Amino acid sequence: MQDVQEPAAWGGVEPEAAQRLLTAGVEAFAERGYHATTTRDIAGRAGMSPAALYIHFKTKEELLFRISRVGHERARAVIAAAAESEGTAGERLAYAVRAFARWHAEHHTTARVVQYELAALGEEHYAEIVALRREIDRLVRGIIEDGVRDGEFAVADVPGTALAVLSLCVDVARWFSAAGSRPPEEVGSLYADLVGRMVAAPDARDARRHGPQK
Amino acid sequence: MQDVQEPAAWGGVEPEAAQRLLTAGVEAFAERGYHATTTRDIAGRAGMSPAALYIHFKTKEELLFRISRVGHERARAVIAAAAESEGTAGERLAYAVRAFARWHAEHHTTARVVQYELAALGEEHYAEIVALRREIDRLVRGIIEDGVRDGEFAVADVPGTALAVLSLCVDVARWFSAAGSRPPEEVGSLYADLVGRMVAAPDARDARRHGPQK
DNA sequence: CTCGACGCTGAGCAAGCGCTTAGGGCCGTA
DNA sequence: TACGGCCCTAAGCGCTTGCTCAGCGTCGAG
Repeated sequence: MQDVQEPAAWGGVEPEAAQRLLTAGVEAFAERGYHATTTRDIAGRAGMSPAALYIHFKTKEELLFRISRVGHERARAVIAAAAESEGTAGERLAYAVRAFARWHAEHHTTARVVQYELAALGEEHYAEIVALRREIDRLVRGIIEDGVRDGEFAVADVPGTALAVLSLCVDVARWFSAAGSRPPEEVGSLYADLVGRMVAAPDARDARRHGPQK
Repeated sequence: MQDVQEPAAWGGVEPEAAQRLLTAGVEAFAERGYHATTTRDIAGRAGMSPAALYIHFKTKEELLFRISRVGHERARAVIAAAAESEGTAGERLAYAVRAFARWHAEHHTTARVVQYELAALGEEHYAEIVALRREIDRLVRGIIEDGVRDGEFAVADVPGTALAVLSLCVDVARWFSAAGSRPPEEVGSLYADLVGRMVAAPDARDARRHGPQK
């Protein structure tokens, strides 16, 4: 259980000690879950005493919130880059799925906290996070709507399909493990291909037929 | 937050009080998570004192295990019925996905415990559950392999696709909520269609084009 | 050199946790 | 009526939890 990922993860946050607490929190929450993680465990991983946590964060829940917010903002940025890129709806959707699935694999520890610890947030913090999640949902649905309008996609249930596409990517965080799994970029390519087939109109199929090798 | 589901859910289990504890445990674990649930809460929902729990279950973890095992066995039964049914690989896969996705929607409380509380199990119990999960995986992969062999499916990465199909269905338990969502059978139909398009060989498309009426 | 602010620690508090134990009512059998 | 087994409760034990607080060292500003 090593952590090769998270390169310059929490870049330039506050005093360096707060940064260490954030990464320690991500690791611990991802491994055991929020409620099974003790403040002593987090502080220990960051190399300090339990009391030090409360200098940088008001409560354990606020530490979770800070992790969750930064995580959601990064996830949104990944989708937004795809949605705002040039190209057909098919290209933008492939970009979005490839990048989003890959992000969930590469940063699966952060992603696990982002996707599976929402219930532990306080009411106000939860509301703020939900707003970010709705934006992500809206961006994906927008791409699919574009494709349907252009006749590139044949999708009967747009909201349902958008939900399924996001759901597929999100669940990568659950099953992906750095050790046993295929590399993140492979997950991204596979998922982009699968989603492409899910939405493609029959006549637009030939464009995809020649496959994902580039 | 009512519970219309779970009809004759834990049918004929032990003394009736143990049954009440199991359903109370499912509700509480699904709502708050295993670690955030107290034995007092479970006992309270079942209408008894905290000590009563320990007459029927050795520990809180054993209660979780019993829920998880029964849940996994039911999930496996759903997939097994599809895998062993008559029909083409395409028909069996559609059956499997429709039933499995629908099960995760209909029994989303049980499913949440089944899919998201594995980490709370003890080592031996975890191993027993993992064996059940591998069977489910094997059954789905088997159907897809059949379809590829018959030329009905065009799938480059069979294990990866099987994983994605299961992942898609499993994640229904995360986002589905009885109140706000579409009905479970609609989720099943949508997902069966999406997965069908994911795996179908281009030439077999026409068979699907005219839809699911039999 | 003095001093206040900052980052941190050691010790510990109140609350809540999983779980145990002693005992009480209720049942079918004799 | 007597009795043994089954369910159950009231009380509480030992421990861990999130969090606090008094105090200590370090360091830049005056």
